[in-house]
Amino acid sequence: MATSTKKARKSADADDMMDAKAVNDGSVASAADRVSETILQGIRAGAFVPGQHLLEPDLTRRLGISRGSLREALKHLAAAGIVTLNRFRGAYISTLDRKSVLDLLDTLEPLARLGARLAAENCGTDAQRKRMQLAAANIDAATKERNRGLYLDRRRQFYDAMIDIGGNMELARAMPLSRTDLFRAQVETIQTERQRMLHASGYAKITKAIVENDPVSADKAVKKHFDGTRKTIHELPPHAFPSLEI
Amino acid sequence: MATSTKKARKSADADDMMDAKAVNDGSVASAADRVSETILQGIRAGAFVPGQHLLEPDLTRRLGISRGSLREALKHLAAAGIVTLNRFRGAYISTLDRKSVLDLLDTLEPLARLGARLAAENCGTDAQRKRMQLAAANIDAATKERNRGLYLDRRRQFYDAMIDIGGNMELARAMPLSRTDLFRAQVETIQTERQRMLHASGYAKITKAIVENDPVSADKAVKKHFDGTRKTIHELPPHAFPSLEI
DNA sequence: TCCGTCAATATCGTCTGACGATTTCGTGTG
DNA sequence: CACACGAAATCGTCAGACGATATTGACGGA
Repeated sequence: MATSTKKARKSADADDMMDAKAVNDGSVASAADRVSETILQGIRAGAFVPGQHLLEPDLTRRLGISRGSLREALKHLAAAGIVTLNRFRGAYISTLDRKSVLDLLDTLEPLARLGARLAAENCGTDAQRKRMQLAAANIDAATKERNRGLYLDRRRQFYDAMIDIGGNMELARAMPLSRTDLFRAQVETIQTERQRMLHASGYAKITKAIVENDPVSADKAVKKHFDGTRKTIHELPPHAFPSLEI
Repeated sequence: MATSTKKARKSADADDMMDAKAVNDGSVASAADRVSETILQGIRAGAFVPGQHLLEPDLTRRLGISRGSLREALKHLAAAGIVTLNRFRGAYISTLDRKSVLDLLDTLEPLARLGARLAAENCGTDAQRKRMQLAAANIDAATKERNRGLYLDRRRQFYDAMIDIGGNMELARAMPLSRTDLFRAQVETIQTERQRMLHASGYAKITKAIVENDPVSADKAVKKHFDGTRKTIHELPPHAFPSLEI
């Protein structure tokens, strides 16, 4: 819904939001990429909720793109596990049960620890230190503001900064951050205030270790962060993980 | 009462729904998926080499599908880092330089170690043990046969078995196995016989630890395996990593 | 009344054809 | 021989169409 749909066809594409992730030769994002980003953003902001049914005709109208481009985007998101496609029945925002979330954490943790170690080894310039500290401060601010969409955006930016500084671009490809956004969106609304604040404080510790060029501490800080998240997941009530009865 | 009866009817149909869903889940792959698999298989077999130019008209003719479906597949492969798309200039099979390969190994290693640990913890039935041992034996046979395509296929099957037994499906999503196929295809032709045999022997050690339910040894075996691969990469001559053409 | 059968509808997967935008390259001209 | 210009090649996107399948609601019989 974020699109005010001034649009019509052949928009000027002056939409230069400087998507830094583009490893492409500076070309504009494709229509499918814009749709993917819009949907991911919608998930972070709560406009799309897990389990929601996505209709192609509806989305093509609302996003002002053709069915082909939309299908490319949905296919991409399905490959990343963000939506699930059912033949003849449409696309749904994926829902994660408790086991999937814990599995996801087990998978993400070693990658995050590697990313933190590399960032700690590689954080040499003032600009890099500044960037990490700003990212951490931004997360903190969003948490205090209780703005979920903003928090999830800035959490993403934090990881992006960490990976960027670490200098291992394969990590960016492998880390299932979008899928994590999905699970964060699911639990963010029902975890307790204490859990939320505790979680947010973890980023500050990781940042401290990174800017001090202490890979061992950075690794440990990430481990603690994930241990805390696992504890939170175990404490959540069953209704946090909707079982889909299509 | 009315609502109650309605729900009852739905419940009664639950069995049928499950059945239908199960059947549906095993449905045919989409055209785009078939194309992706064909291209990946072609890379493993050597029919497509890194740096090769992929023309849409040519591929649509050879694969017998429409441009739309082909583009879906190429987009998918591009997201996985298998091909790179250049606006107005076509798609190319990606090439990996030495740093990218080492970064890829750094990223894959912790995931492979996690997968091996989980498999070792979870390998409880004879069928599972048999599957792992068969996968390892198959790799060995393909190595001795010097059949590169077969070796890469079976290497993939080995990882699939390990992940399957481990029971963490998020791992399957996150592990950049296809991208590793790419790098394997690049180096497989020029590494020495000793390197090749040494590498193949690693799978046997990993398998042994897994079937003996020894997660610590499994983790160590994977680590050694990756250390060996890194050594091989460092020993390779520069021409193994083509600098970007054009 | 309740249940099974059957047609209408909704939705997806795929194909074909078209148009504009941009790069690449061959050819003609000075 | 250098340079400019136009044709060809190629990609990104769109619109419309067709068949296949699931869902749904109506109809008739026990």
